[in-house]
Amino acid sequence: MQTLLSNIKIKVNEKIYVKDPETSVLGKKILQESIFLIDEIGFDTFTFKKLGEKIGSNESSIYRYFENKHKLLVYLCSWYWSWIEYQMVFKMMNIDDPMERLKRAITVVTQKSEEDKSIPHINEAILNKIIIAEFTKTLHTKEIDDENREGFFLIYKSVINRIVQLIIEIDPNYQYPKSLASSIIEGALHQCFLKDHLKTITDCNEKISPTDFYLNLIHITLRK
Amino acid sequence: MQTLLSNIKIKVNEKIYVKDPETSVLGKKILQESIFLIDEIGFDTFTFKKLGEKIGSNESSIYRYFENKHKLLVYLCSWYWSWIEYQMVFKMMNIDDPMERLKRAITVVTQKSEEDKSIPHINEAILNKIIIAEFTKTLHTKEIDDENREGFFLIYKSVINRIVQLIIEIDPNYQYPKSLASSIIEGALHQCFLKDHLKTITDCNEKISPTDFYLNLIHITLRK
DNA sequence: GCTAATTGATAGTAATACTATTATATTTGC
DNA sequence: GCAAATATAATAGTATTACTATCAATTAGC
Repeated sequence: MQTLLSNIKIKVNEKIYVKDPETSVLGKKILQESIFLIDEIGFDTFTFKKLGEKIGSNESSIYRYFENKHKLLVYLCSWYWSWIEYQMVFKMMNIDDPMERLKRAITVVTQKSEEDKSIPHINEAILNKIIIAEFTKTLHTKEIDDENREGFFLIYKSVINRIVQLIIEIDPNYQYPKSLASSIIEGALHQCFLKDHLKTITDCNEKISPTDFYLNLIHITLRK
Repeated sequence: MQTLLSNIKIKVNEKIYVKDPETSVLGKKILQESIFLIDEIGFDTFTFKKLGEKIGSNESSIYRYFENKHKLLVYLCSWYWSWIEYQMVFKMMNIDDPMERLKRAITVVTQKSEEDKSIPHINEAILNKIIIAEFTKTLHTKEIDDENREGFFLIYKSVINRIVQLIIEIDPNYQYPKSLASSIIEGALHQCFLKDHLKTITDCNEKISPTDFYLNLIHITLRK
């Protein structure tokens, strides 16, 4: 992927971490290696002890950055959605036609991510795999309402709201813009998951992508 | 809900359990109380020890029915989808028009479940809440491919395939029947979740239901 | 070069996720 | 109605998880 801006730093809600991992070498190492380790062994069996061993660092040092592994996952997801939003904005820049803008936005959120070499400690392609496999777990907890109140999911909701605005602009009479937008984003991740694991209940494969399915869906749904 | 048949027993894949919980009093108690306890404290903090205390039984006795709590959840979900399939078949019976059949099928899978008094040890309304909150966790594990091969998700896939068949019958030229069907089922659960926890990114509320959204969506998508 | 902050090492606790063993009920088969 | 078979309960034990606390060693900032 080509670099868009060389010195951006993606900001994540301060309440998610104890100490900002972007401010130190160890912090960045935690981000970088946790992505590889979660992808490798899955979030359920991932522990700070295993991560500590992998980065040659102490378990207790990791606790100084994140309260627990759930918060670390929330951080990674929040970072991801922020990065997606940033790409959406760039891809839509200078495009006036709202349908074309929507198509570009949907393409960004439904497509496989490529690595952005300008951010060396985050492998976006693997992070994308983690989002497909694990993002849903950040929402499905008993703490969802508290965490939502704290603003943990603001960026995710902001990405959805950008799509909502485009849908409204294209068809102000369409009755379900929010549900359509949120179901596209969640559904795109789900179709990617099915493509890899439950192939019989999706049309997506090497030739047909979730992007194709959703571009077709919005075309049909919002045609006048 | 009215009783459809008085002596049905919903069959669940034998590989999911160690001993069939439907064959004993304790087994049924495990099913009954696990539904209440998972709803109450959430699947993540649910343990067999806590369940044992709740039913006045020993932790080790529960292990004789289920290898671990994940398998118990898979069992409950499998039971749920089987029950949904059974209701779908009944609601579509003697209806010939494929669009009307599809509407009824979608209504069954997207609607809140009511309690079926004929099955006393399963509270379907609460089980429905568990499915909304926890079903996704049965799929998102590192063991998904093995468990899929073992047939753990056959009933879920069968429910989706019934919808796929109806879509194909209505519009044989529609290119993405499987993706549409799987995204409706997953999406309906997701919209229910958003309605309760992330209200700003859904149109669903007390007046508008996920059923309304999805009936509208298939109407638009499959109109000729 | 001194001080403050960060990290590492070690230890410890309570809970989780089991397994194994043995004792005690309960059921069933005849 | 009794013995045998089966199911359940009680207890104990292990390895791992998910932390917290303390203190020593290292590094960074000025």
